[in-house]
Amino acid sequence: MAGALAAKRVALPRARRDEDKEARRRELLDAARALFEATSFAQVKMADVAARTGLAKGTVFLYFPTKEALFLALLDDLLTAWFAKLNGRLAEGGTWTGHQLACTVAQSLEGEETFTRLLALMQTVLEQNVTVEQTQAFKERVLGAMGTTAALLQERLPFLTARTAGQLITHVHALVTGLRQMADIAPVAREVLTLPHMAPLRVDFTAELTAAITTLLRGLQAR
Amino acid sequence: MAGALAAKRVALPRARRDEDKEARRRELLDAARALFEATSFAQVKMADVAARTGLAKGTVFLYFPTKEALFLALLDDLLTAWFAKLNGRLAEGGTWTGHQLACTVAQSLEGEETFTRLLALMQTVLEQNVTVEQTQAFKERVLGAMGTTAALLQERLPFLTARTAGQLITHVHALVTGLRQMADIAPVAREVLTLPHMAPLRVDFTAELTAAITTLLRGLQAR
DNA sequence: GGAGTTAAATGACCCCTGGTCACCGGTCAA
DNA sequence: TTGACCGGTGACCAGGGGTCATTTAACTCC
Repeated sequence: MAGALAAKRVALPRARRDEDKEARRRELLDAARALFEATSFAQVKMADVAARTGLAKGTVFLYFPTKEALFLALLDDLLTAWFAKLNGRLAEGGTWTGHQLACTVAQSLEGEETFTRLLALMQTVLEQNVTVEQTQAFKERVLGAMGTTAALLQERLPFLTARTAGQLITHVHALVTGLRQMADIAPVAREVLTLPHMAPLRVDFTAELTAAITTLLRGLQAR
Repeated sequence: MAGALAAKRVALPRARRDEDKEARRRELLDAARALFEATSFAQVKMADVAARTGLAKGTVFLYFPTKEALFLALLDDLLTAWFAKLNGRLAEGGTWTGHQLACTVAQSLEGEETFTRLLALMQTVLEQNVTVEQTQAFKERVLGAMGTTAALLQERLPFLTARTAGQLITHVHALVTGLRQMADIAPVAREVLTLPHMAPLRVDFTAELTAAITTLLRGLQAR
């Protein structure tokens, strides 16, 4: 008679068709995103994600095998969307200055904190508890988008070679990850950084990213 | 009679003098470090740290209030040591080229993976569950070392201003954090990156860091 | 529209790990 | 000798990720 006194409630209609399942998957991703935006990866509980969509905790695990898989899927979506946005902007116009490109990249990341925060968690946290398949699918997508971006970069900035364009992307990725972490700090640290003499440790994500990319490009052009 | 059947064992002599406590603190840090080097932050268990030093789990919490505090203390040590090493090297010689500096910085980080891995965890993980006091003490130390480094940078590279030297440190910090994460990946991801066409996603920490810093400095000089 | 079948959803349960605390006992000053 | 102090202990607790036997909605076929 184990578990015989199960409560009687089925809140939501069952997702039987593939499109319904996909919709439910989306709901879960949206819930995870909203909770993550308000707190942090560690603070988001799978039970909360479930509650927010009106489902039971166990149901979440029907759609995502682990918490990390859920958030990696979220990152996957956000990354695809961001690359599409960036590549769209890179497609316009003829030849650009390095500073123009830096501004374009930095601007494309405005309001994309969720994306960059997750990006910073990718290797450290998200890929720790995930299947090979999901990791590969994710990286395959990154690779594709990166290829397009590299090609567009060479169009806009003729002084870039295939090699330097690829390197640039790597370095910008590193900068985005690193600067996001420095700018997006824990409440305790934020309190400490309020002190006047701590000013040198305060980081403005957009400003620093723009500056760094501009400098990198000037360096590449001066070669 | 709660907990009345406590086992009878006192493995290690008690640390009564301050220096003994300090030594025990060091042992705990060393144990944490060894375990972290073999695995990851999430995989290191406080019980393991205790076992490795021959202490009971509860004892660890007499020395460090939380797991994060333990690792932040470890980072504090490693960071101080690394800055000392770097500043020592920066003190030699007259005027350098940007490439020389880049090589010096990158070389000073060779074999310091533990340091850079922890650095990458700092804002995301370590400062999440730590007292204001510890955070402030840590940042105070960073600030001091950074000041010295900025001054030395301006000596070696005369084209740097106080402002650009500070910015350079920020950008290098971001690059170190970001590149370490990209280079030091989870086993699952490593497996995926073995595939030939994944080559563009493989990152050589030292090589990329050297390249990025060199480019940054060329950009600053070309201003 | 009733019987049978499939599989989505449930939630009690398991387990692991960070963190607590009442108790133990070695040491040393009085 | 003794009693207070305090470092150390480990059983215990809390809470969150993940499992699975069971329930039952929804669809199929007659």
